Amino acid sequence: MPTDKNIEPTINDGHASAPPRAAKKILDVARDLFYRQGIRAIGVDEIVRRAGVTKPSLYRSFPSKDELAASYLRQYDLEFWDRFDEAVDAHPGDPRAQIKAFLTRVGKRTQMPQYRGCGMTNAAVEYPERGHPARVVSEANKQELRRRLRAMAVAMGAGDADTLGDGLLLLIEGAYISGQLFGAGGPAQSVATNADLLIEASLKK
Amino acid sequence: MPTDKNIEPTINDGHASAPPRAAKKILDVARDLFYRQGIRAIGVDEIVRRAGVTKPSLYRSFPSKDELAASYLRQYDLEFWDRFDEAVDAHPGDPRAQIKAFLTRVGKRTQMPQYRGCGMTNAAVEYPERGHPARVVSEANKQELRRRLRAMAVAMGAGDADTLGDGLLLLIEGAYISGQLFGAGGPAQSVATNADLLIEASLKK
DNA sequence: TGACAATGTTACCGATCGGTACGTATACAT
DNA sequence: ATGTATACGTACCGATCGGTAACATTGTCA
Repeated sequence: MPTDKNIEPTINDGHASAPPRAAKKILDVARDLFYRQGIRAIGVDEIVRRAGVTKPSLYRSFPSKDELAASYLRQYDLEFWDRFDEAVDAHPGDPRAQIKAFLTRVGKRTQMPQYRGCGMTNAAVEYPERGHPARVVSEANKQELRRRLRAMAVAMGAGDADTLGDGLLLLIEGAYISGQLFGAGGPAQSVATNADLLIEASLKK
Repeated sequence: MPTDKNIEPTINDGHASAPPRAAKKILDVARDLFYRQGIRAIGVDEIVRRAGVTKPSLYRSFPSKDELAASYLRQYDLEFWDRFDEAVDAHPGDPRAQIKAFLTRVGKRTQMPQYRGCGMTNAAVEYPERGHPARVVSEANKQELRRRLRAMAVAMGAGDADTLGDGLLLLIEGAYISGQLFGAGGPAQSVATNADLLIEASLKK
């Protein structure tokens, strides 16, 4: 008889239905572990153990570990665009200020004690194989980010908008990686400053 | 009786000695597989199989898989600085040209069909745990790269040399990641152009 | 209350993980 | 020829990998 009963203070909101309770716990735990330790580093056994469920519960909600990883990344994708659009919406019609706002926040996030980089980028590094479910989500996210950055570069009136958009993407990816490589005090703290310098230089052409 | 005898056309150079022959084959194979597929993705069994040796041979030359990975990265480190210094030596006393030369080559490398990013960066992503043998080598390499880039920024006479040096590092890391994320035609192809723009902007301050 | 579907659990699968105990083959000096 | 050291191979270890079959429990409706 297990001593830890399933407390969980009525996550069952008002109305009935409410799909799998276990699925949410699993995804929550997986998201945390996958992000902090890496997807390959975490086994399904540890996920279900920390989630307080068992393995078949996982495999009824997710067809495989790879698909669970993809689900984690799809959620990451939503949260990413929330953060991105938040910076965009804060400065309507001013793409340069939008970039600056977004990158200022990125710069701060990368300095936080247990920052572990971009979940998308990390997943692509862990799964170089084309077509892997996790990688597919990651690549789609990056393609869209590139598209939007280039569009913003156009809106800024850059001479070579594609180059500027790509340059911003390089700085952003560099910040993600440097954040987890150097920790606080690393190069990522200057990402907003460098981006603005690059924008300035690109507009004068 | 195995049919494949140990041919190996006299890798035994002139003088005697020549420590374990197996160790070299193992490291060669490990380097290729670790780089292309990732360290966690490759098991020691596959390494010894492709190297045509057996597991005890691996563990007589390397204390553990983690240390084998560290050895792979130490070799990667040497080759990296060879490439870096090659660009530096090609333009004595002209740090801006040195950077441009190095990044032009990086930009080209990232466009190659089976480019898989920087082995150092990838290893750090795969092993976020502090103190892991592979991560130790990776972090040391990045710290040194940062130091040299900042020194070059000073030599260029940048107003804020540390910021420029870090900005260049961000672009470089971004190129490594983008190269494997987007493949040919990705943002990494513009790394040299963007770096020069950033340098230009940083010198005018 | 009874039926049904959704969710939970126990116990297990073959494959592979990193790593090792122990015997064998080969090279060289005497 | 024979001793000795060193490099290599056979066979195996327990643990963990991702995944599943069969069964028990629960909640929700009529």
